[in-house]
Amino acid sequence: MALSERRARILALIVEDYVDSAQPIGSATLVARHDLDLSSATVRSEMAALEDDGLITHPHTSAGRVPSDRGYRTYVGSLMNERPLSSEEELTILHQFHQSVADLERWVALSASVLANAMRNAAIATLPRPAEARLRQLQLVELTGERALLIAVLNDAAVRQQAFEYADGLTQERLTRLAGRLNERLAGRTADEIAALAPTEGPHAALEALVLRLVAALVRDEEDAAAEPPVIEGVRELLRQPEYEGDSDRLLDALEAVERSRLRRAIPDRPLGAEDVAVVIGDENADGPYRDMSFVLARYGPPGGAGGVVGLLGPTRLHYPEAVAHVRYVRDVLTELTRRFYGETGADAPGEDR
Amino acid sequence: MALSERRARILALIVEDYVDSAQPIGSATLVARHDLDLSSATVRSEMAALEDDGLITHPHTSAGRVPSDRGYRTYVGSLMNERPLSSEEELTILHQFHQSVADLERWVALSASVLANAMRNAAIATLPRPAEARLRQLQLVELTGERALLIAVLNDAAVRQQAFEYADGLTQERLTRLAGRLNERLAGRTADEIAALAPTEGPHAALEALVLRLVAALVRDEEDAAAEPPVIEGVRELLRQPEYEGDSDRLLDALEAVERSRLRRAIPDRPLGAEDVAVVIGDENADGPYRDMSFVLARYGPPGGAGGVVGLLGPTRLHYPEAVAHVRYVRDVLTELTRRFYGETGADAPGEDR
DNA sequence: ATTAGCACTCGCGCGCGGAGAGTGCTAACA
DNA sequence: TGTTAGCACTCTCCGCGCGCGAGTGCTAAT
Repeated sequence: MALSERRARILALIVEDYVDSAQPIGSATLVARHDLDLSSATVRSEMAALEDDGLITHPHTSAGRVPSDRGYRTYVGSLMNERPLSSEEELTILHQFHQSVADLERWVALSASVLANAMRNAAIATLPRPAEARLRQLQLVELTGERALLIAVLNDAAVRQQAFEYADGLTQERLTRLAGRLNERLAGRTADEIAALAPTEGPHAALEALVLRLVAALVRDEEDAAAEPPVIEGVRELLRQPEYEGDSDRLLDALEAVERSRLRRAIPDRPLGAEDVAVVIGDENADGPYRDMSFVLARYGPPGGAGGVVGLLGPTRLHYPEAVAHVRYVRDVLTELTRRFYGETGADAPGEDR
Repeated sequence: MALSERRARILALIVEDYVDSAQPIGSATLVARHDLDLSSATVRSEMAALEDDGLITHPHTSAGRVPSDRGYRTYVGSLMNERPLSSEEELTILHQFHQSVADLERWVALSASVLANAMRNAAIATLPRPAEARLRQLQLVELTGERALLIAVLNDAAVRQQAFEYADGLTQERLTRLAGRLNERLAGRTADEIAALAPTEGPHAALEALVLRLVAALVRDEEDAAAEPPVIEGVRELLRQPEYEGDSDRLLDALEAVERSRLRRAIPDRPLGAEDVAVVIGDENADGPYRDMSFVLARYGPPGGAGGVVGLLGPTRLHYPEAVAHVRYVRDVLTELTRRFYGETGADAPGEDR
């Protein structure tokens, strides 16, 4: 069912006009707006054909045409012209990163914020997760004599903490010594390796076993990409889109969709391998609230190394070419920042004695 | 302008009925619903008087009465019956805390969540801030040879981190030794005290100076209550309130109001000393988006010690007695948890050598 | 001081009708 | 055979008028 060139052109125009105007597109308007060398009648018959193919629809009989999800898919898959960012646009974005403090978490949030502003839609980003989580170093701090804090630094430079109680006389010296001993044994190890270790015999065996269990859990959590929900920015931009105007019900649905815990579950399912930028359109989404929205997502981070996901979330009526270009560029920036943050090696942070 | 008892009673009934129904209250309905020994005409003349006093208004001529902000204020200030929670209600709440892991951050979020659910409105809570931030312990972790991580544990058991770059050969040994030396000098000190220290002379003076600066900044940030925006829960509950039904504009305004960065600025202004539970109604709020909403806030945490704010945010049409009771109870629970978390002393965490 | 009675006001929902946009079909045309 | 002009038809949107009902404010009687 390859589209004739003319038909494809018309579909593309419908998509683009509709994305701009949020109004159903009629045959006459289309001809007028683009100076087509066709009569509106001809366009109408092409439209009828496109509708037979399921690429566009009517809201009702006497309304113009609106792209269907499949229509958007065809457009994104083969019709749209990718539009790389101009160097001004790139500079504007870069500028914002340079203004920010050198902190990965900040950068991730900033990425979402930049995307949201540029596209006037919501944008999401997850914190980077290592491909493989290893302990770098741990520390124990006494809090109250029977309460202490375990702090673990992971190979991705993330710091995780966990308070715990231990009835039997915790002093800082004892904890410091234990931390020292454990650091020698545990540095560079994965959760499974740590979990497999037995505590050394002696008066501190019980405490050591407790700490080992906690450390293993912390390291394991770190690998779990779903542990931390993504940040989301630009919710208000999204909700100001005309699809939600005056429709409180849809607006509340969308609000449900942008809930972080829900996004956490919605995102990692996406097919995000090494491939470039993934676009998930409307009913291609499995989860209900997203079935009339689109994601434009990309994985950032050096290949095989620590990484996360950054991208856009909007109504299916998205400026896909711009969206893809922006997501790609922000992804590249973020990848570069991640790489620099973790050191110059491509893979996990270096310097571990494995 | 002391209200006659009857007039006060009528005001209270209007407030309560309106809070329940979200509908303007007419004189006849009021009489019927409460079996008043008055005719609707009498009630009408009392209503007219209340309106003269600015305690109630009409939306329009032939509609019932609605409490004004001042009306709510009078109600909250002297008319309402405080309704302590039943022990079942208390148990339901306590139960949720016991189900959660023993983590202060989780508890704070849970408090907001519990309040939001109970009152079907939004609820906020800030992480506890110490009255006075002191460094408990710091740690330095090498990341890449010219990049390291500074981790500081504060007296309130908070863990803060900051990555930094230092061109000149960072090794873990060197960092560990430096951390050890600094811990001896810095433990228990405030930001100002740390900032005033000079680095010890020697080959590491530059690095040490850098770390001192970073530590001082971290400790100072910790005292700044505005540093971390409050968590907010129940936004959707709030937006489902009838005031926003079908009114997308107000809904978007409310959405602006619940933005965390905005809340951060809106909250600490509240008069939250030792006093019990503060209620801020409608136009008593300075900031625009909150002028048709009410806060019910309380400070939690042991007196003089680490503490934060927990409370409700809703339309002015709030069940104030229930709201106050719930906020008070959750505050008490959270205070107790905070106290237990930091140790049994009332004030800042103990055990520092000052 | 309270109440019954009553005229009046105003928002809300509903049905109606016309305007406008757009379609689908048909017949003529290149 | 593909394209086009013409045309009837459909459907939404919007403004209008109207009656209903809730509720008020006033007045006069108790």
